[in-house]
Amino acid sequence: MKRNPEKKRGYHHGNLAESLLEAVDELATQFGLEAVTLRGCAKLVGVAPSSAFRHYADKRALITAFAARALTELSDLMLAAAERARLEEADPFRAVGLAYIKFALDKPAFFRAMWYEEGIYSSDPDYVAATQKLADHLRGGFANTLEDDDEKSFNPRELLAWSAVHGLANLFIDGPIAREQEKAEKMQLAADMLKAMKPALAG
Amino acid sequence: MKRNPEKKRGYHHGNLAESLLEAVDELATQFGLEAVTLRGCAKLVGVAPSSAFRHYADKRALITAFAARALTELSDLMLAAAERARLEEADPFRAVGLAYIKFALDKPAFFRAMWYEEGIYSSDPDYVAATQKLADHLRGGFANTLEDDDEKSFNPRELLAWSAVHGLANLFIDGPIAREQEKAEKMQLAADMLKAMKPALAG
DNA sequence: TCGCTTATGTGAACATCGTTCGCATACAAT
DNA sequence: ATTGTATGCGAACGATGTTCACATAAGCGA
Repeated sequence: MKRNPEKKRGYHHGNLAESLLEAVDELATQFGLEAVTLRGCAKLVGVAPSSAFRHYADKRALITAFAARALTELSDLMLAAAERARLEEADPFRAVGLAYIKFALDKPAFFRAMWYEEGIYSSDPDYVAATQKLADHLRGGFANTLEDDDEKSFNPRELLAWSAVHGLANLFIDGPIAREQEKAEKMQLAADMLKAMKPALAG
Repeated sequence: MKRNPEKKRGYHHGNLAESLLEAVDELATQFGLEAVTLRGCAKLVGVAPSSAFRHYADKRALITAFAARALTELSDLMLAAAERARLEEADPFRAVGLAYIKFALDKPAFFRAMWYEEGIYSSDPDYVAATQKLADHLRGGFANTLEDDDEKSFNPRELLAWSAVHGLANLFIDGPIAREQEKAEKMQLAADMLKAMKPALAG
């Protein structure tokens, strides 16, 4: 808990890189990703704006790190959902898909940052690794029910599964679908859509 | 063709609101949506930065107008694709879906602007009307093959169709899917995905 | 403990951005 | 021609990302 400006114990902060990421989290969650500002993060942490550049090449690099973190967070959630579904002998495909969409609804700023091509360094090694891990989970989680002929690339059914889930998540947070509805209703719509997809996923 | 600074004939521009939209188009196409700047648009048009505010309340309003225009452009393309498919007795669903994805690949900045929730006034009447028209076309184009029980809202199959197409478009331009591949290969992937969806769309 | 090196934070500056405001200019209607 | 309204201008303001010379702390071998 080093974020509080008062709690700074002296000239050096100790863990500024990490604290700045938490600041991005807080500001993005509260005011949206576009409202995140380097100076704002610095002030929140209790540090001079210029200090951030000791840890990140520029603002874009900071956002990139934030995006990578969001990606791994989602990966973990999906993994957990898949395991839970297996234990409960529920449908893992449905569980993973719903976890994906629930993440977008719960943390839209995280979700937007994850795919914010124009605002991040999308070829940053850490970021690429995180997307790779996510893609693996998706191939794994979705290909559980389906069989996978090709290990490396997505086959049409896997692509359909990811696209549909990804698309609905985007339509929910940035599109005109179910704008006024509660989160629970949106999740119901998502579940219905996933069910409707089933005939296309069977071999 | 009033965009050229030299071609200004005097103090008044004549059609600044329109010219500014074209400037957004040009800058967004060339340097990306994030690089669009009010001052940049003004300079491109050959006008003082402050002049823009006679026609748009602020930058966000300008981008909103641009997004609405992009939406209608896509609507028109989809309509044309559907009609062409009907004439050629081809699959209208496939035609509309491919047109959607092709638009995103051809004009990524337009596509991003269309759904740029944090950067536009998403409850602007013109913008809302444009999304409504697009949604209608989608319900229409997609529900051709499918029957539609409810006129107002999307049923699970329609939702699946739009989500899959929208999701793949997003994954193509902002995600890790087929990053290095040519546009033609992406379109092939899209066609394969659409075909894979078919079993889920039949009654 | 001392002194040296390296890592980290600071403060003042700069260019650029969106935006505002009083003023200048053109057009339209009487 | 006069008047009113729409439109464009220029100078200013605060905020932002970024840089750079400098200040301070931490790490470490002596």
